[in-house]
Amino acid sequence: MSLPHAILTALLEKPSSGLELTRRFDRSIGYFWSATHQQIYRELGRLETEGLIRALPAEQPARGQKKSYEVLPAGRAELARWTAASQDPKPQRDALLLRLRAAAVVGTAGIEADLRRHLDLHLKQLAEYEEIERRHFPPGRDSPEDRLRHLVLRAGIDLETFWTRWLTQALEEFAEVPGG
Amino acid sequence: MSLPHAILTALLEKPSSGLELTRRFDRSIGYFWSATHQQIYRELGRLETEGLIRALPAEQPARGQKKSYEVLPAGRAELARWTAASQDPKPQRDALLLRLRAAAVVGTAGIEADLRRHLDLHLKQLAEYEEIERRHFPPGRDSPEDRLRHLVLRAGIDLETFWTRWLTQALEEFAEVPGG
DNA sequence: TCGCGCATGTAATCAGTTACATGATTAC
DNA sequence: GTAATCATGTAACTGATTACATGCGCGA
Repeated sequence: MSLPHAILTALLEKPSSGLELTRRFDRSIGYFWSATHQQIYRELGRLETEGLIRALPAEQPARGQKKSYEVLPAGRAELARWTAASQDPKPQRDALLLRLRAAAVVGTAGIEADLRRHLDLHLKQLAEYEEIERRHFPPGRDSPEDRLRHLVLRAGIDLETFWTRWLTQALEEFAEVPGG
Repeated sequence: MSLPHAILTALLEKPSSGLELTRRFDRSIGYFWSATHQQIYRELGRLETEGLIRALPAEQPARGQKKSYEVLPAGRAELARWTAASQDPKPQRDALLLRLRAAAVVGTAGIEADLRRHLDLHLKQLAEYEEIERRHFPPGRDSPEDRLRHLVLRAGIDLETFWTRWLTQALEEFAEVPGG
């Protein structure tokens, strides 16, 4: 039950249409809560019928017309409620770790190339995060809201750093015992 | 499409009944691929009809009777195929990071207590992983299979270490700006 | 014999993914 | 005018979660 709250957050930061939201999810909020445009349109419809958001008035007839939404007071209240509510962490799910565990049983043939590919993807993501940090959070004092956003970005940077290190270490293991 | 492969891995390590699998998921494989007993029973049924596993012969009539499964050659082959196949990393989903991002907009009231609770949970999990490392992987040379399993455990330890550090840092931010 | 825990399941629901459909606008 | 792209959506499916159902064995 987090997608509606991700959308509310994005809309509070800036009222947007469905496609604009989709693009912004690809760039920022989606780094830790991804969503496709289908999910977003469906959820925008729900949030509107629930009275948490509304379409900005600008006479939109039907398909093919942009439709921007803004958050209503009830939506802001719901987001504040959800943010403050206690939530248990979701149980982990990581297919790559599972595959290594399986490889311990059925052999490591073929897995090394994919580890390299993953390492490459994580290095790219890390570089992207660090670029965002340079652009958005230059050295000096962040504003209170920016301190929280910076903290979230640091989590992303540190996680990607972990993965690149761990994958490098894993590949070294393979180098030592060729063929598994 | 990873649950069946998690089950195949667990069954190859040791043939088990549904409930035994559920317990083992709680302790080991479930650390990075959790599953409830309902999921496991359903999946055992599918795997059996697909001919990847079979019930160990021991005349089990119906409900209330233990039923153990073992992996058939086709199951081992499918697991090896899946392990070697290239897979894209799943997009991230982390509700806690999303909540902090929301808190930057609607305020941080009430979130601090839950951050402390999460920190506590991660500290406990970290201690559990380190205990497993002491018991299962004492200093010295791991066997080839154990080196992979140890690597997976190290990922768990490093991830929990990251979260405890990050949450500690986040709580320090709150201490500096009380009330958000 | 009655309740409790063990063990195996069924059913309903919900969130996320994939594939497809349709109108409007712009570039050639 | 027609192809590409923008923008909004529908439908079907898959996987995960939650709630409930059933039978067995054991101890008080």
